Amino acid sequence: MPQNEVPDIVVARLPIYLRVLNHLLAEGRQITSSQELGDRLGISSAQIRKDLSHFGEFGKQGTGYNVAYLREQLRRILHVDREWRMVLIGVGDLGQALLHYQRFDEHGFHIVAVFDNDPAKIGTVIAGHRVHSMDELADIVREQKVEIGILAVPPSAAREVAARLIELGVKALLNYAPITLTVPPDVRVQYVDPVAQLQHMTYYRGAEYENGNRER
Amino acid sequence: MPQNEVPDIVVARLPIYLRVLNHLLAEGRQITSSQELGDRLGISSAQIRKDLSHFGEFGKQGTGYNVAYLREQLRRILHVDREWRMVLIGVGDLGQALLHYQRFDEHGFHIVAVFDNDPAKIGTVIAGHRVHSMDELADIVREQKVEIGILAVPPSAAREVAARLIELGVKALLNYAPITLTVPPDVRVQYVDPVAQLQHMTYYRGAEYENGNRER
DNA sequence: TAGATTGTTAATCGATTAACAATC
DNA sequence: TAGATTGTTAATCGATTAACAATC
Repeated sequence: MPQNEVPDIVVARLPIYLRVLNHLLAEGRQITSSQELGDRLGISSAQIRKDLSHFGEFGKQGTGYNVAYLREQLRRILHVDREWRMVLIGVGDLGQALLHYQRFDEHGFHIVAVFDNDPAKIGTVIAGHRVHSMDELADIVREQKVEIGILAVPPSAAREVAARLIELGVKALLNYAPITLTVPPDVRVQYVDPVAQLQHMTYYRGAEYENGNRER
Repeated sequence: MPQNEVPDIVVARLPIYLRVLNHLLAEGRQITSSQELGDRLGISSAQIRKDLSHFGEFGKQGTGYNVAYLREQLRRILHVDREWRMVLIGVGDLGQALLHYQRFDEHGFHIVAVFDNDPAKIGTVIAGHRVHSMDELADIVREQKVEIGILAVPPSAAREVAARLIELGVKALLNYAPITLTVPPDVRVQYVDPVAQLQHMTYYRGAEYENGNRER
């Protein structure tokens, strides 16, 4: 069980493995194999075994993996066997949608306070959350022991908001603003940019338009 | 200008390059360099030059890149120099949020029709879009020449909906359902799963809780 | 025991980086 | 010309895959 410097790309796959294990558990399955997991995910069984081997030995030769056990181990490794407290900055359309997004709570990620800099919004209640002034950010982050920030602000404001959160000790940011943030090495940022994902896909399409022979 | 088999990971970076070029253009910049682009994105200048070299020669030695020109080239390469027509399947909280998401339209990605299987929603108008029955999917996809599908349905429905879209010739899917889709090789899927992204980040945090010495 | 599947090693494959000639 | 930066090559680095001994 080395656990020294696991490649980030391996870590990125663990949540996907966990998701499949949750499904298998819901289906009442007791045992699975690297082959089955790989088939469900479209990756090789070797990769799954190799990935898991960074963290320990979780299976039995000849048998495979106990679904519930492996799930618990992955939850422990990812630190999702506890609750996480988040703040949401920005309560525009996107922010409001995130307030309604049930999957956060279902997975132990709780929005404990929401903020905006629009005086017309401050003090109003949206989806059960009172909107706070940015002036209250420092106090609330400290009092509520917030560890994750969700940025749903316009791109022009994202850098400044990120800097303030980082200053307050928040070391994990889920950034919906279409902008690259420069952060210290101990701060993690994950980017959600569906437009970039669409543009990634259109690279592979559209060629048929260039020469007229569009095939369906 | 080979363009044969550009690595997918290179293609994934092009939308990010395009985003920075848009910002530079908005700032009124005429010329940039691989160094500057790399600094803004936190990647090496060598990687940017190597990535671009897959598609041609866009710069001038000693000078750098013309911002407007390189932007146009990337738009052409990614096929985002034209409009794209999309359908949205699923008009729950998430689907409604996507209907309000302005960045899609701003970048030429247009939702031309929305669908749901809930009789209570069908026929109503949400954010200016009339909600269609799934029975109308085939006709509308064909008539409107839809090429991209956005899946905002519950995980239990995602596979079936994806299969129907693929059957109708839709070869690009933006999937918000937390489930892995198995698709033919000519179909592209991009996954949006913020919970998985949060779980990716919590791997790197939380250790301080395990031994009590939480540092801020 | 025979069959199956893990964990791990070694080989392969692919991506990133460093360095520099070319050249604007 | 001198200085700067590209495009590209070669070296390095890292990830994936194949194969198989270990073992349940």
